[in-house]
Amino acid sequence: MAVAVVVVIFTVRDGELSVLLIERSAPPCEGEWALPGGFLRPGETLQAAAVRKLHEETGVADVFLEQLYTFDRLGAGAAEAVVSYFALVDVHRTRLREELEWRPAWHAVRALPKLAFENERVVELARERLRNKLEYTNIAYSLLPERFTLSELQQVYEAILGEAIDKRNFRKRVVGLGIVRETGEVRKHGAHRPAMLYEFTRREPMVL
Amino acid sequence: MAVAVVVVIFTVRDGELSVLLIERSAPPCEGEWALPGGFLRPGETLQAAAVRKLHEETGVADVFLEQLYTFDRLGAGAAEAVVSYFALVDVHRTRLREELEWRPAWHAVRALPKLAFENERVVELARERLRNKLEYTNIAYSLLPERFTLSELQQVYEAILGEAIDKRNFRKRVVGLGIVRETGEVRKHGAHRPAMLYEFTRREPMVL
DNA sequence: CCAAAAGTGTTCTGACTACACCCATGC
DNA sequence: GCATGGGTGTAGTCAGAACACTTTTGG
Repeated sequence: MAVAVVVVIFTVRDGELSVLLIERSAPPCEGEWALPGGFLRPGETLQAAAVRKLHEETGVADVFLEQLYTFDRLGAGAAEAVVSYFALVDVHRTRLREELEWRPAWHAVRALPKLAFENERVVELARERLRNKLEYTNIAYSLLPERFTLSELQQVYEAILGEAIDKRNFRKRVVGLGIVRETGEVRKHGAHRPAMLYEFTRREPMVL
Repeated sequence: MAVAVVVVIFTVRDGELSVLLIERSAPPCEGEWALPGGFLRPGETLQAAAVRKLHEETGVADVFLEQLYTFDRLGAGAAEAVVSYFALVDVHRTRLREELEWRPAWHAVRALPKLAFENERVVELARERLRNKLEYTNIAYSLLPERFTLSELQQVYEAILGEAIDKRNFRKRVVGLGIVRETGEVRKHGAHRPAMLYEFTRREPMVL
């Protein structure tokens, strides 16, 4: 009996909130998908194990990562307790492992495959927490590159909240509360009017 | 290495937010105070262990109890992971154990003794969470008897939040949001005007 | 000239704050 | 009659929601 860690790694790809899953290449639950996770190494901290897993699967570090909940008996698994974390990453900064065994892949949260070890519960809880924290913190900073347009940010919010947001109100809120600020620059898209680029006032967790 | 559970049990006594501590009667940290807790029994669930601890120390069951956070290396202790819970009880329903060894006692949060195993961190976190949840849930239901006056409820809120609240605004909020409702009854105090008795609309956790 | 996305202001409503006086009771 | 706590209403402010049109650009 020991302690295990799992990480719910979210990103927004093509306007879809997605989560990183690993295809299991050995029993138990061979062939099913599961959240990245594993047992603590000797002497390793919980947080350190979560950071390690996140880095192993996506190559990223220094992103939003927070403890979520501690489960026991997850899928009658081998672990006495499973400490879950959730993380937010910018999909463009990630580099997934390419092996065919234990292959990681992004899955839209709206269409998850069958998961091993009751991982649905973990994902669902993480998703709720994400929706809540999005409303009163700046955690979205971890989902976008340094500079982005307000439309891009809004798309991220809409993907996570699952509903359309009014452009003007969104701007007022996100700028007014000091979540983001204008950089001087603009970006020229293809066939569109150039757009002002914004940046987060702080690229670390803060409560508003 | 194993998993341990600790429970931060809050109550409000004499207008002071207080927490239940146990005086340690054996090493390590003999003579210091610590939160009630211990290792999981074989086959026992985390939640079940927390419920058990709560019941052992206070005799109460069926109160608000929620997982708080999972620590590791708490005080360089023996546990690989320490899963903390926090609970709210009505002090008048509790019956503390009377033994002199491992004696439990209420301590005002504003004047804690030195705690073992870095339990200060746990208490502080629980306190923050309590303050936050008080604002947007009905968790106070667990701190008062079935029927109570609005003044009593307000005193509980003030003790937890640490600041005075306007009587009229408090009434509007707590009745208006449907946290409590009037019973028909009044209570006659000593030398005062009789007071309307209220009850919580639900004596279980709900988000407002 | 048309399609696509960027940008912009006002009005309304509901929630929260601040604030002061009268009432019923027991002593 | 007075001390104690119970009970009540109003005005101001602020945040959030609803809502439509104009501009720039590339093709």
